[in-house]
Amino acid sequence: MMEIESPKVHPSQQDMDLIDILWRQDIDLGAGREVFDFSYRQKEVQLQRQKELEEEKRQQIVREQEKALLAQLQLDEETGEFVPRPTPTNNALTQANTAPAEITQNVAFTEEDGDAMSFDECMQLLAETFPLVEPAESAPTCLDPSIPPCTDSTHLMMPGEIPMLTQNPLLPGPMDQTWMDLQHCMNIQELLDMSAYVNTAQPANVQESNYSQYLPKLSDVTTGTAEMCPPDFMNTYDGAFNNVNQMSLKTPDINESFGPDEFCDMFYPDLEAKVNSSSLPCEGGDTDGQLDELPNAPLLKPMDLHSLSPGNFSTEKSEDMAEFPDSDSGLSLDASPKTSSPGKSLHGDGSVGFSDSDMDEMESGPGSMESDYAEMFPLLFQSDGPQQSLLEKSGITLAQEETVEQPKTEQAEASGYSKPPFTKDKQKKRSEARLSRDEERARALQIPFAVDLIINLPVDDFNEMMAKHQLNEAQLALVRDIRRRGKNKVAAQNCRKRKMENIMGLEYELDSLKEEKERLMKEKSKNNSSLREMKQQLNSLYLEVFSMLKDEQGKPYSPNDYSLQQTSDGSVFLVPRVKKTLVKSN
DNA sequence: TGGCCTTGTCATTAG
DNA sequence: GCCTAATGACAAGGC
Repeated sequence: MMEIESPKVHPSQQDMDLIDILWRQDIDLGAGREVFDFSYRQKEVQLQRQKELEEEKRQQIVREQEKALLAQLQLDEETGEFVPRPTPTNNALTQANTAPAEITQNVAFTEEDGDAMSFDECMQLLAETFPLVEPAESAPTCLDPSIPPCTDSTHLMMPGEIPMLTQNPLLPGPMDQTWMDLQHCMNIQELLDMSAYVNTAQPANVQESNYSQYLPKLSDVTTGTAEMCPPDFMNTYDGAFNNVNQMSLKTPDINESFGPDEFCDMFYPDLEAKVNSSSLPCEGGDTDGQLDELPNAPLLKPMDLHSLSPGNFSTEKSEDMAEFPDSDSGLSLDASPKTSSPGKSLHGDGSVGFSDSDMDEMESGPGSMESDYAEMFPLLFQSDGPQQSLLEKSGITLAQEETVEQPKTEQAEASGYSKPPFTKDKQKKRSEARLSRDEERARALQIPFAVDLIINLPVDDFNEMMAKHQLNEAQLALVRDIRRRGKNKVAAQNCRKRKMENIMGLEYELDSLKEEKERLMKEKSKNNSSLREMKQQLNSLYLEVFSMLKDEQGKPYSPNDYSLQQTSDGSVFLVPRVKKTLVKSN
């Protein structure tokens, strides 16, 4: 075989056939074709090196992203949670929004790519550096073929001539990149022309602002979404990116006929559809200003909360109810076999302390929870009604819950903390159903917080949040129940996980103890055999020494009559056995 | 249909 | 005394 492959650089077909035959013969020996193919091996090595280089680059990018995000977070030593680090800049994103003329460059780009490269050079470099980038991922997101595909490295390749719209250098990595990609994928020139509602980051700002309002300590600080999220959110970046891509698919509407109404249709379809209020941002001409106001709209004012509380019903609300009949919320409710307790007084002044057990009984009634709640709080079940829209406008409850819920499931998969030890898909669905049950309850009582927030907020923040909002007793009881259940659920999961780890540890320990026992038994038998052998050797040596000893007549001493004894100083004496026994008997 | 597994919840206890 | 975590026990739901 060496003769075949070594001398010829380009083997003929005949040689290749011969190689094939020999290779097939060698298959039985477990040898692969590549063992004999020098060029194949070379290609293999080159491919492997290329893969390693790409992997290193990928890991470096991931490390940089993590570093950037972790720089925005700080570890709470008491709770072990990562909390956003307060930034000194106040509402930096909003500043960028309100002053679109101040177009900021991507700091990372300008710093890293000090040598200004032309667009074509960048594209060429991109193509050379990432030849394996799948166009299918990015191509649909880019409507304009002149715009390069959206990849993770796009921000690095962004030509310096193209200004980054509303790019805030203080934004943390993933979200920053996401919006950069979004802006990049959309027709930038079109957006430049539409300075009135140019800020595509506005919807994110809406959500972020709403979310940040639930963190009172941080409410005065403009924070990016990534700042508000635990490190696990890093793992959800891909999902967020996909969402952004989906959003960017809608850009034809923008390009074709993009007006304030279309803009609102795109980002606030529910608001447009459900609320007939002139105060909505879509209604007015100055969309930009209203959009700016939207995220800054306060969380439910005490008055709003009061009007939403179960104890404050009015007859005119029933008209609203007729106008907005119950609609399927799409949330699954567990049908519990329990029967409702007729003894419970469900009605009254609305401030009855509904513990969760009450809730269970209520929801498990023959008419289902929703109907029971509808009886108790007819207004509150207008899930698609104006109140809902009002809440959406305020960024409370469902819209916000969904935004929190979306990364949560992905987060749960990525983080060890919330991932149940024995997760299966259908059981996950069940747990989600359970969670949605709490969400349903929270919605029924118009709890203005997301369930996740209720559960995961640190104690101080939770108390502060509760203090900031006037909740009636039923709401307070439900919120505490949700928090207790959520905490206990996590505790139970941790407990079971720990128990399983203990069991596995004990099994491992048992195995190693068995192995050690086996080893010691082997060692013992080995020592026994060795001892036996030494005894035999000693005995034969003893006899040999005895045979060499002679008396005055040259006769050998009998081992039966004499024995050899050694004193402490090492001297050896020949002691007569009889005499010895006589001495002993004396 | 019964058994097993997983998960959520409640009650209790300890820190 | 309150809060929280840990944990045993029980029930529900899926397979």
